[in-house]
Amino acid sequence: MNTAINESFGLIGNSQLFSDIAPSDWDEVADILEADIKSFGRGEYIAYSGDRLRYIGIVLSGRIHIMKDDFYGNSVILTDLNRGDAFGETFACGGFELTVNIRAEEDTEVLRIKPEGILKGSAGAKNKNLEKDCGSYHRQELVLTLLRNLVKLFSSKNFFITGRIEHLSKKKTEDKLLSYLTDVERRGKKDKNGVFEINFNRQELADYLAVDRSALSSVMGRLRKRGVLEFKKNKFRIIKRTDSLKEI
Amino acid sequence: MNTAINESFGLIGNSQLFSDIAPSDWDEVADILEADIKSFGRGEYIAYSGDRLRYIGIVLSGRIHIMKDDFYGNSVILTDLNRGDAFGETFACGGFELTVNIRAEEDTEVLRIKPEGILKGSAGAKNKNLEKDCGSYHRQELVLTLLRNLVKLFSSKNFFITGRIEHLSKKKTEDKLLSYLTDVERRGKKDKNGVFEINFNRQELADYLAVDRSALSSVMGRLRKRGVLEFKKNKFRIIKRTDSLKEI
DNA sequence: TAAAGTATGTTGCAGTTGCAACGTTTGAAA
DNA sequence: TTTCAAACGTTGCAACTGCAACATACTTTA
Repeated sequence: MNTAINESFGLIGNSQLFSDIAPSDWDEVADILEADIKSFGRGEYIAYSGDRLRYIGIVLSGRIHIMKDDFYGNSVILTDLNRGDAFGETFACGGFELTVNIRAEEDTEVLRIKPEGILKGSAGAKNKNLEKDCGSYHRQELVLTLLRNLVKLFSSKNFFITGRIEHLSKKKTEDKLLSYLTDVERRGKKDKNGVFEINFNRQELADYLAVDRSALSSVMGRLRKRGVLEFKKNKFRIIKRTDSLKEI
Repeated sequence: MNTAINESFGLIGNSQLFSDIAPSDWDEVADILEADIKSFGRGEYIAYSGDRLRYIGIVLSGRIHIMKDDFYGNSVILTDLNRGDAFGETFACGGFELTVNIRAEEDTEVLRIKPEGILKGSAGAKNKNLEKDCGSYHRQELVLTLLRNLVKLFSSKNFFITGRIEHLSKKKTEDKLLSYLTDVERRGKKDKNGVFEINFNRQELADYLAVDRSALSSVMGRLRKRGVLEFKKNKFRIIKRTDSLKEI
């Protein structure tokens, strides 16, 4: 039994990928998925565009950005990942070359699992190592559960990305920003005053919304003046307006 | 045996979702997935934002747009679907309410399949209808294959969407357009002269890239003048430039 | 073929954004 | 505390976009 990996399952055991799996099965699951743990330093690239990624990563601690950088040095943040979030599943399961860069924004620990064992084969009698690969009924059940969890993970991811497209497809910076903030406000936890936090600093926020940082700043200033938005650093509050009522 | 559904499997049998499944198994698969076929007229809405979609759709014929419409009547085309393409998997498998509208752009036939049968349970002995649900070893194998195919479908979809984000995240219309066209050129089939076709008219293309139609038109005109792009209606040719060499 | 409808291109203008440069605040290190 | 660097805000300008209105093709239908 691998203590470190078992610990990590404990950390993110409530993650989508391992739901409905009993702690007593963690060892076997770790075996099926060839799980291991790797650490990355702040600013270190976990993988580059063009690489073949053979594992799905799960953030145990720290923070990761999936980003796309072009010739000119412009970079766009595609996803911001924090503890419990998974990444790379698209490439690991689809066999595509990476089209993005993956970078640790802080010192980061990643649980790496290979989906190959549950995606490939077990074509019954054809397999020599029948006992291990085709395995017991129990193992079969585990594979089924993992596959189902993987499908749910993909669904959530896709759902999230669809929201991302929605923000990006607004034409004006102001709309992009409000679309994003409203989304974070709805999903995340806010205090009793309606104040919530985002994970980005200004430059990152601009890269996420694909706009210029200074332009974003001035748009934010305008929104503050108009009384639509309050913010200080990365804490925000959206002021709900009831214009239509006020006008009556 | 349902002839229509079997025929449809023949039509899109090479689709990702049904790969590695023998024609002799189609009937059983159709049963597992509760497959049926439904037709929609041109312009008809297949589902609205807010609906619960319980099936995955596969386009047998015709054409479908997944779109997001806001208050002001602005609409953004998220995806353009043609024969063989699947849709709705995110919502059907994730249990989310639809956040998009789905509309038939032409007379369209859709194969509908419910993923519930392969996502839910079969918790062995707990199930009363053991013979049917837990089923034979063969049925178990089919479920496994379908799940794996579903994962691959999600991977491809995600990969595709990532590209979509890349286009949208360009700041200028010109870059959005070229990013999109280059992508289509690479994926799709072009003739010996490098001419390829897109599925959109101008308004649709503008809605896809989230820009104004007339602004798009004028940008296209400029690109033509500059000799970067040739086009007529929905046929395009990108002229590869070797500026750096010419300047020497 | 005529007529109506649809798709595409063009133009002018007001408003927004990208970009570069500079000023201010903040927080960590010396 | 002082110093320094990074983050954030501001400003000015050139360029781009959204938008509305109109002009020109191309299709479809009667």
